[in-house]
Amino acid sequence: MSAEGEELAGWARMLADGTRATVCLALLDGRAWTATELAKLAKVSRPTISEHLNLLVGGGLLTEVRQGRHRYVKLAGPDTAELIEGLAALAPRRTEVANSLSAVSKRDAFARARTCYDHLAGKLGVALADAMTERGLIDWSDGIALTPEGQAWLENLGVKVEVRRGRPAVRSCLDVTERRPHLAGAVGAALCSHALQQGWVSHIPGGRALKVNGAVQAFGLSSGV
Amino acid sequence: MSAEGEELAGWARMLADGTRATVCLALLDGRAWTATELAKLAKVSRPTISEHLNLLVGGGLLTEVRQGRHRYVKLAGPDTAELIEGLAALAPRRTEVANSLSAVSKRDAFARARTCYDHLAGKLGVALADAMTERGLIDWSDGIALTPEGQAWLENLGVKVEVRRGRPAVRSCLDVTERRPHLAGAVGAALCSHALQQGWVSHIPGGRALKVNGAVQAFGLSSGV
DNA sequence: CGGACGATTCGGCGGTCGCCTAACTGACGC
DNA sequence: GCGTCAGTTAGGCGACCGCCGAATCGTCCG
Repeated sequence: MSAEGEELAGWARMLADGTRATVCLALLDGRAWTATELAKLAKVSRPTISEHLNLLVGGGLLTEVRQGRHRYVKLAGPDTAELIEGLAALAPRRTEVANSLSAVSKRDAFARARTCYDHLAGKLGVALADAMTERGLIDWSDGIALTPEGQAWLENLGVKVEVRRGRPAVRSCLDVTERRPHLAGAVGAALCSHALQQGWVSHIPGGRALKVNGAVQAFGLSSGV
Repeated sequence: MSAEGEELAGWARMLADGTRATVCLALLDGRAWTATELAKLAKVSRPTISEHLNLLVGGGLLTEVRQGRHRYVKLAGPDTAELIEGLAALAPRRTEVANSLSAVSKRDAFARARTCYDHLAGKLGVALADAMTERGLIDWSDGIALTPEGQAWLENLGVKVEVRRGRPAVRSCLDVTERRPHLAGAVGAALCSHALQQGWVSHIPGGRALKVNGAVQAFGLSSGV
């Protein structure tokens, strides 16, 4: 049992509990949650969630902001989000059975459009990536890359991409419901926040699902969704 | 505690033990190991390693081949290798103190050149990536991509890149010792196996370290290492 | 001030998990 | 056939871990 192994195991251990994993998946929406919200979501007591959050924050997977009597936690950054996505994508495909009307509509909304940490996913996200590919804005021939046309399109749209060291401009992310790639990375994040800002999509309370108001059409791309 | 959370936790749990993590890190060399070799490496008994391997194979992280009285295991594929790399790269930087002469030379060899699953890493890997960048063979402006010059260079060198669905041609991988990216993906793997085949580098028994015989010069790139 | 509320600390219970030794199975080779 | 060697099964021990209820701390607000 090597020192490196012990370190790796330490990181994995943070996600190796059902409650903590549930918390991290919820946090994939990119927002900050309070401890009580997470306790309710994960169906455990407040003391229990408190300990889990201590562990996750202490381990560097989450960061926290204390405001008055509230404790807000969120994922530490894009890299940790990608890690969780990566692990979740590897997991065997779940074949969940929706057993009520509300569950069905909830699942459908989730499949139609949602956020994936800080970018767009679901049918919407995949359709957007497809439309961009068709228009020659992104190029998949060697990995994935933004073309000069893509850069011009972004500028024209008024989307400001926040370039941060160590984060690729474009990255493909396997869509959990569609099983096909959608657009992540700095450009994916910029497009998502732009769409939210412009009101093209909006959060449906209580989850990662999004309400769609035009969306792909609003981006000036012809493909329907 | 959601069903998705339980699934994610299940995967993480496989790496959440020091012994299993050590095994997976060793398997990052891309080769197949026997159970007894791994038991010795991880400093546990054979029955113990046997159970761990059952768990890892059953979970789909490893695959096994039975030959006579031997059980060979290796990582299931590039995606699982990338996952482990990703987690390991996130781990806090270790500041290991080498406390013997042999440990020092071992560490130095490891830092100089080694394999990272199926591609080249260490000073050599980073230098190769740098040289390729300088020569315009790969382009980093948007993520990472192989340029037309790069494709021509590979053909000229006689390197056959095995294209497999779902695996990017080029991928950057953060070097653990250098803290700078080196080249992974299908091209990275092809270059590594080519170099081994041509005898430009060779395995030093007992680890992932490589003996260098020319290397970057052999690739026809001017930059020294 | 005093009640309400979010969050934390403490103590303890119960289940899981990693490890070992001892004994067994099955393949190899003289 | 008979040691030898790789790997497995069985049983049991001890540590760790996730969980909770009860009590406490600190902030907010009427």
